[in-house]
Amino acid sequence: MATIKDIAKSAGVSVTTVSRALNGYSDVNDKTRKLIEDTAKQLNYSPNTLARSLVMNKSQTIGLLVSELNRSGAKDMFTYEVMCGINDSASDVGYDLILFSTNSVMQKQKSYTQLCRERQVEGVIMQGIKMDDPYIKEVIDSNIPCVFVDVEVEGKDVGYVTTDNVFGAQMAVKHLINLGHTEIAMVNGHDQAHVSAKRRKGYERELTDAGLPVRDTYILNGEFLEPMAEAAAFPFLQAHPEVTAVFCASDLMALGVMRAAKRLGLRIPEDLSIVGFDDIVLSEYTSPPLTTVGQDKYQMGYEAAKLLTSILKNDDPNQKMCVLDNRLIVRETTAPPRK
Amino acid sequence: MATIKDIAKSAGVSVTTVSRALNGYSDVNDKTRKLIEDTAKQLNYSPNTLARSLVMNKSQTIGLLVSELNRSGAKDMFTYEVMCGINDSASDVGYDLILFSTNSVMQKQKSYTQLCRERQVEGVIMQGIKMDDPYIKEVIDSNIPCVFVDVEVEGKDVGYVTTDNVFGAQMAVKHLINLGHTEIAMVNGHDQAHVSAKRRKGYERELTDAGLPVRDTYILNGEFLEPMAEAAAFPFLQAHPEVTAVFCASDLMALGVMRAAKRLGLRIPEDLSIVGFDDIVLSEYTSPPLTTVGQDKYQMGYEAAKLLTSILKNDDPNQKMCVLDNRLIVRETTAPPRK
DNA sequence: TTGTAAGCGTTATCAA
DNA sequence: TTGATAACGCTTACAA
Repeated sequence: MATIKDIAKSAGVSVTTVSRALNGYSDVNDKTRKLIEDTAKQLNYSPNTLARSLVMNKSQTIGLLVSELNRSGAKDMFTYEVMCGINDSASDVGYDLILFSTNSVMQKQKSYTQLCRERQVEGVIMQGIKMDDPYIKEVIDSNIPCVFVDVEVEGKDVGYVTTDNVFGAQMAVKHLINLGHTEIAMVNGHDQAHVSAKRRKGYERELTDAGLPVRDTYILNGEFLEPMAEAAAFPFLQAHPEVTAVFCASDLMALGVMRAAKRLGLRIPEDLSIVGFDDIVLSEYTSPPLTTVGQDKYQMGYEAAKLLTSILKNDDPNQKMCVLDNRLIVRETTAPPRK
Repeated sequence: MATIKDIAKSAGVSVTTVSRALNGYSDVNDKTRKLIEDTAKQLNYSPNTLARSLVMNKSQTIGLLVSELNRSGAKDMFTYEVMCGINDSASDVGYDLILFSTNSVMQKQKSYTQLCRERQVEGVIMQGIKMDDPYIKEVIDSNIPCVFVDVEVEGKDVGYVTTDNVFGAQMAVKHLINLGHTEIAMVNGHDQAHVSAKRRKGYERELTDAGLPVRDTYILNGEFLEPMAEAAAFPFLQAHPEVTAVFCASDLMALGVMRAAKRLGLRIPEDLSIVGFDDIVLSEYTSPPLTTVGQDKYQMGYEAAKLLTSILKNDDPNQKMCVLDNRLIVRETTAPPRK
């Protein structure tokens, strides 16, 4: 592998000149530059970013920390789509992405800060992380710039990207109320997710605004998992025939509720209306197709990387968060209640 | 950020000793080691892998080159699941992953070799790349170890992981023949995919083995895309009512054919049997659920990274490829033909 | 068992 | 406009 030394020797100039010529500095003679560029090409030179990063103390790398990057994520594609957005945005501004995957085992061995500093990443994007994850505290304490996806944490050089979860939930519930439903249950995700609290808040607020009672017994825990949602919904729906609609905090859980309803012989949407959240790819393909609150996952990723790079450049010190819109997508799992 | 120099100074020893102590060399006094480890902890030291890589000329990094890492991949989840496998396998052996995403624009600016050398990756895994992609030739020419997913290329330090596509296709077609079908069409992917040729070969071989004719007009091109498959299948099925079964080279294309069939008023599987390939998440959720040839995508990724690291360690110079099994998953899109 | 010194491939400071 | 030289944080002969 050719280095600038080789070029310098071959071109008969000093390494300093080579470095400056190749980096486009103005204080180098056109003829010299031409000569250097030619020999560089001839020697098939590529710069060594490791060495450059070392001396400049800038790695042009963003760490991507995905908690439990694993197959279970395959179903909702959330992680993947966000990642695509991050990737596009990062490469737009010349950053490379390094993938840290962590699980609780590794986490015990290596702290967040260690992970980042070892690889000298300039900043990190964290995704799929639970509110009680020890990494979060570390991030606040460390001074490594970081952007969270769907966790509302703020601090010096720490920001987040999310969608308006309260509003999204309100839209979903309002849609059901407008159809005439009054007995509306909710299947929520686990408490360790920021979005759970938000979506519940939207659910409760909308009920209250419509003058409907909020009943704790109507709120089930589906852990964001399809089978857990099914397991929770089955006995509930059996015990509560008065319930005509269910709002689910994720599409995956909505699938579980659909399964439970089918096992109980309930027709969707005639006997039971269901609304999900996320608009995962699957939701278009279920039968019937799922009404849901759509989030632009790609854009979330794109904005996350954009926010991080702007923090890195210290563009706008006040811009520490990004709340995107979401929208109601009415498909075929919702209809007026049967009376 | 503390460096070994800081530790050396603070502990009153030389940097050499610090380096050796921290790296577990045996030729260092237990007491000294203890002292060094303590001060390292106290100073909250993390090693700088950049510096280490530079001097050792080993980056402990694998490049992940995904052609067009984008939203269109969201539907089949193929890329994502393979990535999960790669990630797990790589972290098992202490490698980090750096994500190169390329599109044809960037590719013009930067060659494969440049990309790799700049970031000093030790090896690369290439995924989603077409047979006519210029990067492939570059790989062969460069001497950077590389493993392809689903492209059968071999060379010095170059290998691949795939599943037995010919056999998979044969299973699919045999299943249809066993059900009693004789007029079996195929919707294939584009010619730039290695797997297209293989799956076609399996299709033709199985027909021939069963004494059935192979008709070129029965082989359509769906470009691996759902809408293209639908567009190709619609007029074909209309013009060929004698066809009672279709084998598709991907599940996504099978979805397209199902759409076309529905538009033509054909019932699945009564009027038309359909078999896909891949076993994507969606295939379980279509109505009816899709019969398909399942590939373990996670395992493909896992084996790819394992193969690459074994090439890097020069474990077994003859082990340059890995062909995994696939299996027929019979769901509800296949049935005996109506007579 | 420990330390000195050179070197990895860059960039940056300063003087020429 | 150019070139010595030091520095980035680390590993590794080699010497002590």
